[in-house]
Amino acid sequence: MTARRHDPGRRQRIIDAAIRVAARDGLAGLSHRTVAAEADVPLGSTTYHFATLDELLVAALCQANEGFARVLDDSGALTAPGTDLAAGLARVLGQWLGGDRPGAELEYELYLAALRRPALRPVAARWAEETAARLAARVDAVTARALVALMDGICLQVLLTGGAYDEEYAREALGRVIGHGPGRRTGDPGAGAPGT
Amino acid sequence: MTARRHDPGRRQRIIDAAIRVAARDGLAGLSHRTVAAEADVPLGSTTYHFATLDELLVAALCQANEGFARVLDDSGALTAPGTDLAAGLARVLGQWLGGDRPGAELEYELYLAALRRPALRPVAARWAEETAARLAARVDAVTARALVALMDGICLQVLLTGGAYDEEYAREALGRVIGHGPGRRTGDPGAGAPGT
DNA sequence: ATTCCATGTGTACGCTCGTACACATGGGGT
DNA sequence: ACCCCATGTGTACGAGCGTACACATGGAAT
Repeated sequence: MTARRHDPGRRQRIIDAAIRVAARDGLAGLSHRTVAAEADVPLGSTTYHFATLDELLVAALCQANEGFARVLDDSGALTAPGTDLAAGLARVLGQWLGGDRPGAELEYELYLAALRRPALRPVAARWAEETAARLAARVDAVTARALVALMDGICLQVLLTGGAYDEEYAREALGRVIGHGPGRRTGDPGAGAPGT
Repeated sequence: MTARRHDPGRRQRIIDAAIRVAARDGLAGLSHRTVAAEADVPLGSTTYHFATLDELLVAALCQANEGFARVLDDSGALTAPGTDLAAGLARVLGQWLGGDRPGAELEYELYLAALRRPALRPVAARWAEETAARLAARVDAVTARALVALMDGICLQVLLTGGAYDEEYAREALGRVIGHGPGRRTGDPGAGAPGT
C-alpha cells in the first residue's frame, strides 16, 4: 500500500487537476487528456489511475462535496443551540455562494451530473443524507430533509438564473419550514406577513 | 417568411428529434449528426437551421418547459380556490415524476444545463418566473418563489438520488411554506410531528 | 542477486465531432 | 419568363476523444 515508488501524490494530484479543469471549463471540457495536461502527467497515467471518466468524477465529487460541509461546520450555525437556525443557514448559503462562485458552480455541476450518471448517484445521495444528518442536530428528520431540499432549490435558482442571492428571502423561507416543526420558533409569527 | 418550399415542418421536426435524442441518450449524446439521423434529414440541414448547438438547446428547452406547466394547469390545483394548495402541488409533482420519468429527466437536464450554458439562462429564468406567476394566483409573490424553490429541490433529490417520491412528505413541506403566508392553513399543526 | 509486477510513459488506431463548402432546386418577386 | 436566393444536400477536413498496447523502471518479495 505504501508503495508509490516515484510519485506518491500522483493520484491525488490528478483529482485536484480534474477539479481545476472542471471549475474552469465545465464537465464538458473534462477529458483524460485535459486532466493529464493540467496535472502535468502523461496521458497514460490518468487512464491508469482512473480507467473510466466516471471513476474520476466520483473521486472529484467526493472531494468537492466537502466544500459546503466545511462552510456549514465553520459557521457554527448548527452548534449554537440558542441561535436562529434559519438566519444561520441563510448566512451560510450567502457565504458559500458569494465566497467562491466558480467553486460553488463546480460543486453543483458535479452534483447535478448524477442525474445522467448513475455512478454518481450514491455519492450525491450520501451528500444529501449527511447534510440532513447535520441539520438533524437542531430539527427533526423530516424538517431536515425539507431544509436540504429548499436550500438546494434556492441555490439552484441563483446559479441557474444568474440572479443575485437574497439572504433575507432565504431566511424567511427557511424559517417557515422550521417554524411548524419542533425546532425553535423565531418568536415573531408576524415576520412572514403576507403584505410584502 | 411563408416560403418553405419543400418541407414546411422541417425545423420543428428537428427540435422534436433533438428532444427524443436527449431523452434517450442525454445531452451528452446530442450532436448535429445524432439529431439529423433521428429526424431523418441530412447533416447539413441541422446545421443550417441551428448553426450552433446552443440554438438547438434553447429551442428544445423552450418546448420542454411546457411539460410541467401543462401538468400543473391540467391539475386544477391553481384554479380551485377552496382546495388545499399544498396537497394539490404535491399531487402534481407525483403525476409529473411518475407519469413520464424520462420526459421529466429530460426537462430537468435541459433546465440544469443552464448552469454552464449562459444561453439557456434566460429561458430557465423565464420558466421559474412563469411558474411563480401561476402560483401567485393563490399565494403572495414571496411564497410563490419559495414554493418554486422547494419544488425544484424536492424533484432534484428524487431524480438525483434515484429515491422514491414521497407525496405526503412533499405535502407537509409545501404546507409549511404556505402556512405562514396568506394561503390556507392545513389546520393540523401536529401533522409535522417528528415521530415519522 | 534475481525476479516480479505495480506503476509510469509514449504512441498509435479508429471514431465522432463541429464546421465549412460546393452544388442542387424551385418558389416568389420582378 | 426570368432570375434570385432561401432552403436542401452531400462530402470533406482537421481536431479531440477513449482506448489499447508495447515498453521502461525500480521497490519489494524471495
